[in-house]
Amino acid sequence: MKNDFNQLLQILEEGEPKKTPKQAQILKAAVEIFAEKGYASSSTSEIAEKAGVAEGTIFRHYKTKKELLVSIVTPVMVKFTLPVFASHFAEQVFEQRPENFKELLYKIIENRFEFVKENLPLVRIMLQEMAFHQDLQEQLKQVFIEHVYTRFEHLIEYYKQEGKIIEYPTPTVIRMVMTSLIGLIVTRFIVAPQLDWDDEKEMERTVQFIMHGLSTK
Amino acid sequence: MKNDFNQLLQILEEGEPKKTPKQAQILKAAVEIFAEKGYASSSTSEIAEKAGVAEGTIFRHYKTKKELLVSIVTPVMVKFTLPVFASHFAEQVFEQRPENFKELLYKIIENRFEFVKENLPLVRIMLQEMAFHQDLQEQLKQVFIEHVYTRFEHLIEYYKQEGKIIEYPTPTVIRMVMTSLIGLIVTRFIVAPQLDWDDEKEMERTVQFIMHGLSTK
Amino acid sequence: MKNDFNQLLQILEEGEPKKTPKQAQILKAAVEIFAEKGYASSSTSEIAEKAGVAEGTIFRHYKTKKELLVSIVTPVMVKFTLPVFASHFAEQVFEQRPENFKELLYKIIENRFEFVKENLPLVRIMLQEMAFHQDLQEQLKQVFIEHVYTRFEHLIEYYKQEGKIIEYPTPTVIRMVMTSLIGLIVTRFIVAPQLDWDDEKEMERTVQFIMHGLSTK
Amino acid sequence: MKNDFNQLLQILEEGEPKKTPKQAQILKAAVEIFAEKGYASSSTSEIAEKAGVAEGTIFRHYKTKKELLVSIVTPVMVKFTLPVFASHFAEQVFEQRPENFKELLYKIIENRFEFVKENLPLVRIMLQEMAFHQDLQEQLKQVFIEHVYTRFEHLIEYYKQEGKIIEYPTPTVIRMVMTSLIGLIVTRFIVAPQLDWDDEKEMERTVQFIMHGLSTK
DNA sequence: AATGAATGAGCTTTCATTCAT
DNA sequence: CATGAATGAAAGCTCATTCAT
Repeated sequence: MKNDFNQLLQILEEGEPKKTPKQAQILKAAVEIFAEKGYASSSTSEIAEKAGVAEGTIFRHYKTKKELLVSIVTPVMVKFTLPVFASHFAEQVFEQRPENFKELLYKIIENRFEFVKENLPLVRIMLQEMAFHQDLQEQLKQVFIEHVYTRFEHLIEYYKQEGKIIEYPTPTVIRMVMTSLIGLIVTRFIVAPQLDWDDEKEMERTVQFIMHGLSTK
Repeated sequence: MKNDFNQLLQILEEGEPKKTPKQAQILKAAVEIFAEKGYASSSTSEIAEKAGVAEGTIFRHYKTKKELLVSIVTPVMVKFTLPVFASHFAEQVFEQRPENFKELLYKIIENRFEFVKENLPLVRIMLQEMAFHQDLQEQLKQVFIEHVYTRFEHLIEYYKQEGKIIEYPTPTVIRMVMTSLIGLIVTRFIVAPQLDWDDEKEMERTVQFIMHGLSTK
Repeated sequence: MKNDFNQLLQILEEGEPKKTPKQAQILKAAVEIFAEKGYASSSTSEIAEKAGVAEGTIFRHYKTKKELLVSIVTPVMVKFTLPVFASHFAEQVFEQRPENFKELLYKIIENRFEFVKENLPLVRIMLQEMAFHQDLQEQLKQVFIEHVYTRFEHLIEYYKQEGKIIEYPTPTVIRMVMTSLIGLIVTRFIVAPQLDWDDEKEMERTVQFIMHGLSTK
Repeated sequence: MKNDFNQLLQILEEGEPKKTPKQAQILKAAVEIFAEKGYASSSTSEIAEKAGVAEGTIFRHYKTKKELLVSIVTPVMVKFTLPVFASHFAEQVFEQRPENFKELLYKIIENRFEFVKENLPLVRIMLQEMAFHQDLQEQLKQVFIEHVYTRFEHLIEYYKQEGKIIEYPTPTVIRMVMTSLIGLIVTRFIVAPQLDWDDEKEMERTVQFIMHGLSTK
């Protein structure tokens, strides 16, 4: 548990100014509580209590409750979105404009799947709060377009040119791929986590489904 | 606007005891506000003001704020879920065990697409609040399993037997279909409503994508 | 039950304008609820519900909630206080300036005891609300002084003169007598009604106790 | 006034965790207001205003309004009930099984009389609210039986055996004694405090009244 | 006469935020 | 840095009372 959380929290720490222990406790508590009941229904006093710090301490580190949320969601958004094409493998593949669309897809799915598995509360918060906070939406849109969409676009267009995939508009293709990927993840971890999943197989089938769905024949 | 909303509210009225005008105003205001800022961040005083009634009036009609939410979400859940296989066409198709999986799929998508288009705020609320209210989750699960899942299951199994679709586990197939359907709708109306959509075409392509994705060859 | 209550309510009706059935239901419900939770903690809506009438109906008969209370307490005060010396026997006794102080005492105690037994909720309300409503206090004081105290005073002074009772100040004697009488009643019906009481005996002993207590010896 | 109240509040403080100044102000204000208008008719906002604190401050110290009441009433009940036989004198007397019932009685009356005189608002609240709060009733019953009733019982039985007092059932004797004691106090401080009382004399007479009332001859 | 929907003031309680220690 | 008492605005909810029907 502790290990899990340390790992979970690492993602919030990389690249940012070192957190004091108190700050780490606050973040940990906030993540758990926000994930469970949502930002708006969570109280700073509850977070303080779970974190084992005084209420004032929270506001010493985060000017407002909202800032605490943002300081949780922003890095998750980045870490969730940015590495889609950033794995060693993917970069390699991408640079070679490979035949290997299927393999790229598999890598991406596996990759993001693992990420969500290990950071579920953080991803929950991101998904849930996106609905209510315009600023978070803008942020995600920006990161997404800059780091994912453009590369994806090029890739899809390349494959279309090569006749490897069907001649739908690129945004449509991207939507279909992402929809299937996110659909798998959301069903697996949020809608029906209690079911008995064969993760490996489901990922394979999903890739297969997408490949067939986009095939030219 | 007024017309739109009257239409939107009809769905909340069918089969339930007649609403007084004030009650209708309250529902309308609550739907707008809940959709915009979420249940937890909406205040009853704001709803009352927008509805043009006294705050006490809300509590004369709905014992608690939560009851107001439930009285909005429950009928939406039912109206969103139940008619999936309940269109004239679908029933007919379903009873004939038709070759026509594709056409059934198209009807379903078109059907639900229209529904969301006309009831977007209601659907938004349903999606957003499902995350935080276990009781709503249970409710949906029940409606879904009873009215959608079982029929869907039979249908898929029939097509698999006939060799019309690939031999994935039935739940996997259902997940892929629903994921693509809901993915389209969410992208269209929630993630990127500002884009220039050719709805007809996108629906056709989505059906195509599913059909190919599930094809045995 | 019904019989009991009809009896109980008679006392509220004598000498007043005829009550409609609705009004009787309201009074009955109000008495039960006021007795149980106190005037301030009882709501008119609860009374209306228990009475089986609309909330508005209460205010058609009683301008305010307070008026409803007063219309219950005033007659009780009168009926509780006034007949102390008003029994046939007592009047007779009193007019004859009898030797028979003891018998008078017994009659009074027996008399008031029965009254409380049959009108407990009403007496409860009177006792409880007296504490908070100055106007009720004034009312009781007036009735008490006019109908009880003065007569009592004369009686006591007569017996003192005759050497039948000890030479305490008259108010002191009255206090002792009333204290013992009310002490019995309150203990019997309010403090420890669940005990196994031999009412007859306790009344006799209480009279005995007072007589000895006041004896010149 | 301030002095009086400091004294009055001491009784609430002994043995409990130190109160902050604000908390003391809250208690003081609550006692005054509860005593005057009753718990149910007092508002926390009124208490806050009189105490010169923000309304929120009340709820920082007492989770609910009811808890504020209990934190006032409980210590009063204990301090009012427990020391009945706990004075130096009384203990001494009680241990010696003294001839001296009369003197014991006098000490008790004097003792409790002083207590009420110095803590009138607190005693008022206790008496008034006992009627509406079952939990308080239970509490008092327990304290009373454990610390007063049993000892009283033994004492009375001893005197009856010695032929010093009349052969009434012990509970009856206790009722008569307590009734006369409480009757004096209630008349003196609550029913008719405006009269010109000779406290010393009234206490003596009351003891005399009880002694004669219980005498065997 | 009776209803019950509507009111709005006021209730208890919560909560993000501040600040003296 | 950390605390936690204090704040006061705002929350959800209740309630006595009014009034059109």
